[in-house]
Amino acid sequence: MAKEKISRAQDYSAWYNNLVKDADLAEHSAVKGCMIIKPYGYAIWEKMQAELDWRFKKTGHQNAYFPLFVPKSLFEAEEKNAEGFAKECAVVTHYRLKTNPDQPGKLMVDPDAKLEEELIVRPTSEAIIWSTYKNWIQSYRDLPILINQWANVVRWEMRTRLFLRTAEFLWQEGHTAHATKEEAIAETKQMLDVYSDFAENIMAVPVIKGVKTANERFAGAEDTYCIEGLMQDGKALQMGTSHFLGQNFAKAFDVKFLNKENKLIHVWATSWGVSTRLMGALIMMHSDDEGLVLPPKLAPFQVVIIPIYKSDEEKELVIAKGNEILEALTQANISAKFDSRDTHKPGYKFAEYELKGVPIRIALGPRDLANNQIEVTRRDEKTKEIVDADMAIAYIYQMLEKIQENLYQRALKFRNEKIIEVNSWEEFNQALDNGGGFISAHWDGSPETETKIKELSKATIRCIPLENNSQKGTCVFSGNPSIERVLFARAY
RNA sequence: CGGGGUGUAGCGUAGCCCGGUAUCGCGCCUGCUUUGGGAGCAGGAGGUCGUAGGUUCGAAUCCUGCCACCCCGACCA
Repeated sequence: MAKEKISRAQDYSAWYNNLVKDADLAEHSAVKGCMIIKPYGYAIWEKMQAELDWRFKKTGHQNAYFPLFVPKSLFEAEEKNAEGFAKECAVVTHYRLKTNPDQPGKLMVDPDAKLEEELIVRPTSEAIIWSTYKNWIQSYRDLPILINQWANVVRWEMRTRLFLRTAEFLWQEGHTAHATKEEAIAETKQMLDVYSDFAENIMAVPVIKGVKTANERFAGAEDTYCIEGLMQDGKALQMGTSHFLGQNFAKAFDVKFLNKENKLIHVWATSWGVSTRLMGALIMMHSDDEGLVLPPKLAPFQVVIIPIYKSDEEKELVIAKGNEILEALTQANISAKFDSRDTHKPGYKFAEYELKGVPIRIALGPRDLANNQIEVTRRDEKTKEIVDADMAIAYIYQMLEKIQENLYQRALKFRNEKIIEVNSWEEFNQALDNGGGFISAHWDGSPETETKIKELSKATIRCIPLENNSQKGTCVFSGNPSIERVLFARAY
């Protein structure tokens, strides 16, 4: 019997939550606000990590690891940054438990084990890293420092959503130190390009590169660059950020170096990061009512082979052929899984792998053996084709490339159709209520207007696009002069 | 922290108003039949009804306290 399904149109949130659970990606944990990433979901994350990591290495970065705990005095050194995160920090105050004299068998926090200085569980690592860089940098010869860290961070959010906002999440954070402002800005932009390349060519998710307004900027940054994606429900998702930190952290942590002219000056900094939130983007961007749809470049396995048989003789033949195809695919560098479990029926497996988003399914039964053919079904378009068994490997190789490209083109078309130019406040609200999307509108540049628009419409300025033809106009809300259009949207 | 709601088997639920020892579906186990789109039938295992107290011959049900979770706000650089 088919499982009851909730469609995207019915209830997007319920659809998303069920999908994450049913496709075996993740679930809520007993620890409030935290998430358990299950093996299948983690396999996708590992693929993302691998693709990102070699891009970081290629651009000259190295990986390192810094502590989970940040002493409060270090944390508060950069004031804006500390203020920005203060309301969502987990704090360690004690280092020991003891048995509770009033409740035998229970433990209590030992009041005698109070820390002299509280430890903040990192919501981001600028503080701990810059306090370290201080000791590493004396001369221009020590620069640049180009380091990335794969880690978990904790932000005590009030409301959580699987992958998109959880109390603890996995991410990478790059922290670099440079001798000049120009070099730091170039680094910031370079990493933004790395992110957009990854999003578009690996995740098949089109993104808009832009700069955040002062209101939306990272606390402690001079400029925050971002990539913004648009999900199927018309809401925007910030998928990565790259910050030009100026000399703010260098000054806060007193990181100076002697330049070639023998002058002692502060270094210039950047930081940049993407998180498991990208998993949320991947899920929302491509999936349909049948389940997840994975781009071949991120699928834990790209092809699944499902045997079909009745008698034992048939079983033997089909399994032998299945193993043969599996071997040939592996030889061709295509990752495949042969599901020969006899505890589940073919129909069950079909549904299961559709739910899990496996790009290509091969069904193999007596009929196929007799005709020397296989049945190939692609997940993105759900089309079935009968292919000559001898040509199958080359055919599948090409089909994987087509699927990757098709997913991107499909998403791009959807996104482009949802960029709506508006020229009045009425149009602005109409567009928001009529399916959302990116709303391209003139804005007078003032934080006050931005805040009022947010209050009235719940839409925020996602970014000022980098590729922007500076076209003059009047602000859609205040009527004041504007120098360029910016992108508004309701966002996750 | 304000406003509303819910706690019953691994998951989803009925029962509560009107008190009599817990219903159904999914999942799980066993057997037979099945296997080209989430199998059918038969049998079975599994529950301190969130928690502490009160009323009562008797409480999932009524009353009180506490706890947890969810939704709407606030919050989400």
